[in-house]
Amino acid sequence: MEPLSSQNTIKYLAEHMGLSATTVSRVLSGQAKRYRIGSKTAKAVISEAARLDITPNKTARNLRLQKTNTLGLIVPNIANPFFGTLARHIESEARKSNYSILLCDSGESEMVEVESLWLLNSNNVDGIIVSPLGQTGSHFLELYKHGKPIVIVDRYFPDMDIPYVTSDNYRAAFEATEYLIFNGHRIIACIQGLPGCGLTTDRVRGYKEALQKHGLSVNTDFIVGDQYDQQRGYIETKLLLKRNPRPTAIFSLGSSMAFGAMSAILEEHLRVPDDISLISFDELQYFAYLSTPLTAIAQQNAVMGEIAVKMLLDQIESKDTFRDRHIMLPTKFNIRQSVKNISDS
Amino acid sequence: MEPLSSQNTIKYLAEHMGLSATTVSRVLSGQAKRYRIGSKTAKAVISEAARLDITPNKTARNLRLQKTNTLGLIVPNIANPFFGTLARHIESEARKSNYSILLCDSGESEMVEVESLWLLNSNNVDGIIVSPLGQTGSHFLELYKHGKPIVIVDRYFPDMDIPYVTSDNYRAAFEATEYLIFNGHRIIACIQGLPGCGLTTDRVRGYKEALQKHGLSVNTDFIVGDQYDQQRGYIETKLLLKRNPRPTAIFSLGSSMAFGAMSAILEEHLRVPDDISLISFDELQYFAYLSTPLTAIAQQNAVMGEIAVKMLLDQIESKDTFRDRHIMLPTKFNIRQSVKNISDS
DNA sequence: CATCATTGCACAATCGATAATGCACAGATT
DNA sequence: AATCTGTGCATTATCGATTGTGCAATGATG
Repeated sequence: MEPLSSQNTIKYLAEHMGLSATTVSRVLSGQAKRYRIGSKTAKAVISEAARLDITPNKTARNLRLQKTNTLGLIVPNIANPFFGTLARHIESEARKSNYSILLCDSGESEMVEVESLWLLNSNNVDGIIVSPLGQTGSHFLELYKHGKPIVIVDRYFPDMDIPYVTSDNYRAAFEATEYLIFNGHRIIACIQGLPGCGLTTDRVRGYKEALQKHGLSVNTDFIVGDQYDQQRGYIETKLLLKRNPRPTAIFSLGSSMAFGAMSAILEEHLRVPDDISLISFDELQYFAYLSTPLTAIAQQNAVMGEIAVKMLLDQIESKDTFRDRHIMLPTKFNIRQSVKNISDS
Repeated sequence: MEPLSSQNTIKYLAEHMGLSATTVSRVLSGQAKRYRIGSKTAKAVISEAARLDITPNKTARNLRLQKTNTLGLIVPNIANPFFGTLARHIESEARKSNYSILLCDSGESEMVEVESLWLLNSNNVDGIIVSPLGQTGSHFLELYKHGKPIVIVDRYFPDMDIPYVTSDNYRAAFEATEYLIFNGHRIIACIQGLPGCGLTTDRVRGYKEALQKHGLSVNTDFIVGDQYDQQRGYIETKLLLKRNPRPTAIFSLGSSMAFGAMSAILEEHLRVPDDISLISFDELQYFAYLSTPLTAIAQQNAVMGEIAVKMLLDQIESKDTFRDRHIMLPTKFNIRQSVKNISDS
């Protein structure tokens, strides 16, 4: 077979048909009428291009047009279904507008995140969607101020001008905590993720204010953890279970941590919800099938992905149709069986 | 702030320093000595480039070098942790060799898959890793024969020349089936995925030959299903549970289908493993935490991803160091509690 | 028959980086 | 002084597609 080389250029097609590359280009880009290309010529070009499977070289096109029709996506861990789902909807939404996705997995490492950011930038992506890791987003801000369209999803920076889409973390945490209180819980531990990032701050604030609203004191000893991962959840739960008094409920601010919590609880031969109640922020598909179906806060990550793309394209095409570029989506509280009502005890 | 426009070209840097773009290009690509650029000049270029944050435009570079340092990845569903994990390791392995990943989610649609393939090709990716959907891979073969490096992962085409990495599906299915037989099961249903694709064929063959080895007849009525998704697993299980005689065990050839099976079993108020045993091909992180920890066949998808990248780069760089370009990885059989020993009954 | 508008397409420059080639100039050699 | 060898860099063409402009040929008009 013939190699896919310079035989596939519109220049080749042009020579082959006795036309100029200009004409072919204009026909294939649908500008035939605008440039008064005869309709016989146009049709002939189209059919020959299809027959020989010739399509304009995207790299050359990108260079000339200063546009790549590519969006960069940086997520902490694509193997995490939360980000997987997000990525999936971002990809399909982008595809609708003829954009492709350049994927970077920051691997929960801020160094890799920064590196990825510059990588995407030097690849001339038209815009970047990022779910950042850390407390600081100065590298994003720098790029953004230089004019590169960016949208932040999930974790965000409240004091930063960059557009973002996230859940209404405060309200969700508030409601979940209230639910625990309504079920008679008084000592409620909170396993937080990375402190200092907007996401965590909002969730912890929701937790605290729910306690305060119901006259319960906030004991910061019961706000533990510092990382959104399974191991942190495991370790902190191990420690929490040794406390005296022991909390009657644990509110995990992330599903990975909830996972770690579950294995710690199991190891201590305790049971959910008989010995301890558990609620998870974030929900995974299988939560309903766990040994104790887990009560959880579900985020609309599909919607989040679509909105992120729309906001990004809005920036790229300079339409600026969004009045508010900081979007918070409502969450859904899925009550299952991991919380016990201990009001009577 | 200044926009990231033509100020960031090496041409600008060259004029700014009173040099030619050629010289700057050679210095920045580490070819200073080869082209006898003076060391003072070289150092000055490097430091100025760093100061002004100027880096060669990748698009122009790609055009000139006819190479994009980008690999295309097509998966059926990136939200599925199996593919998420695969993607993650592909990305990090590719990154080590300075390649980026252009992600396509075929959404379990063969039309989208074909479209994605041409999209990646027209984007001039240097190679493609694909986990195909269907029985036919003619579109891959066509591209491959035209010289585009391709590696197939997970699902594959046995009669096709394209390199692939997959698990030893036959052996894994054989062992799992034997395990059921050793536990006294005689009527073992098999929920298959898409029939006809190499993956399914191998797994079903393993299932059948294990039965035959132990003198059990293969009843094709108990080989059901036609799609690797949750709904198929649910529907087929619903039907299986109405059969007379009812199977005492179900071997699901995919985790999504196992998932559907679990929900069907739950709905019928039956229990795993007391009423029916269950084994899943593919394993997910949370299987150990399910109401009945699920016995499953774990694939080495991390390794699979790394090998896929290595085989692809091998093709791209025309090293051809692989003697055998069809790789089958061993699996791990994780025995938990979803299979009951009914030998005595 | 001369002028003019219209149709149909090509020329040349451009996007930014790279590679083959070539040309000055310094110092060394005879 | 004339030639030679190296050093240090610039000139120019190229990758493939796109765009403003321009130039023929055709038919219409007076």
